[in-house]
Amino acid sequence: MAERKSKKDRNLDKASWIAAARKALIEKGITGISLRQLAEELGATTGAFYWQFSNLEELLEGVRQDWAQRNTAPFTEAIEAAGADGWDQYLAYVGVLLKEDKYIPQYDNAIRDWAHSSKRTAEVLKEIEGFRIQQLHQVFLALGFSGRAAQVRAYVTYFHQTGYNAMQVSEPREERLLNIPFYAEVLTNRTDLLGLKSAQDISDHFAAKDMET
Amino acid sequence: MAERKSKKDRNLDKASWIAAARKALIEKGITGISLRQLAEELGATTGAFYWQFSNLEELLEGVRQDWAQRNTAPFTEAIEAAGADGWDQYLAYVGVLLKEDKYIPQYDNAIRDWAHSSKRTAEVLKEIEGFRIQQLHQVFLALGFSGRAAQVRAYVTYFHQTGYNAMQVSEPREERLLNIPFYAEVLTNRTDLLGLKSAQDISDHFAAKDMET
DNA sequence: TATGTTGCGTAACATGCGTTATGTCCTTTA
DNA sequence: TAAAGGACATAACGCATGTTACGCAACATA
Repeated sequence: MAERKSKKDRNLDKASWIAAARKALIEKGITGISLRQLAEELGATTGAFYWQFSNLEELLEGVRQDWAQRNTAPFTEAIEAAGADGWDQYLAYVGVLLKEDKYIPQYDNAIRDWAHSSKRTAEVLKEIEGFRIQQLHQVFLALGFSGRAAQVRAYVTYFHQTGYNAMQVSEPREERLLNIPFYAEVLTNRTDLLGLKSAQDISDHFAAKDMET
Repeated sequence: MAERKSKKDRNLDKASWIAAARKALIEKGITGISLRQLAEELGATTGAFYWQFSNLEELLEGVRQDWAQRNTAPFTEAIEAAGADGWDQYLAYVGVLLKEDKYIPQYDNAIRDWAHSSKRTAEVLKEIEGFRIQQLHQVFLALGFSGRAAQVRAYVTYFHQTGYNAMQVSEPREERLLNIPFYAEVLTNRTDLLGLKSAQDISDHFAAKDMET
């Protein structure tokens, strides 16, 4: 049923297939990545796929690298832009989690699921998570914690984030904002945010931080 | 190829299939549950399956209930046995996580993965997680926290556990034990365990608690 | 205008899946 | 000892999957 298209319309490069695969992975899990379904989504056929890729595994590896880049870079950039102060770095980290425009938590979940049935995916996941935790470790060192205390707080922070995402918590945005100061106190021992009494105040505080950079 | 067996050997009740399905789910994810593969594992065929179940969905529902029971009851029992003191309840909770003989963290992971592609599984998961968090909420209330503080600490504790499991952290048991006092301080503000300097001391402390009940 | 190559579409193959119909052995009951 | 039913095994159906072989239109080049 797929109509033949003029040259301009048929520019199915690798990125197109990876984008479609990403969408399918996030929405339906790894079993949702089926060549015929991806092809239909793109208005093409499996023949088109094998022009860009030599087999399915090559596409899947592309998806792994796509995830590693898209869901890690935002944190690295935000923390670097925050400067040398640990508290600013922590707020920058939380800011990325709150915005959810660049970092896609469901993408993390899907990759983690996939890793349970794919050795290669588990390998990539482990590498990226090691990088992320080491990154948080630096933040807590900058916050003044040392040794095992900094390490454990980096763990708790990252595990908490992972658990929050994995559980697909569906709390209203206001609730989530109101909890931020309490999370911050538990994780960093700092009470700076406890003075912010409304969700709006908290939201404004992060918006202001965003402006500074 | 499956040989016909004498009566004594062919007692494939529902529990046998559920046990095989649980193993497959934990090791290979939901796509690992295939009738032919389960049958081979049990030395049987798909014909035997349809004698016990009317269809695959009936087995899957059995697995969901198996999980809900097996991976929740140990915590409920331990916390109840710990009495009214919040600190004792927290230690009992951590004790179940540490032993890993009854509670199977990978089972939780597999169910959570599955929930992303199965509405019914997501429903069961949500119900059980609500119960678990409310259970932890009670522990933190007994520890003296109140209002949002107790709620947030219950969340952090549970999310942390979920994240730790989801990441399949592979730290040596000694490392894990040495971290316990620090986790306890972050989550409960209590420093009781920080005096325990060796992994052995910490292990002994939990063993002693176990004896009291 | 003829030719070659790019970029697909089409159709078929082998494999694995859940499910069903039917056959058959083993045990229990009369 | 004969009949009946329980507990499977066997084989086939329809469907979805990754992959391959082949065909064919659209464009670039000569």
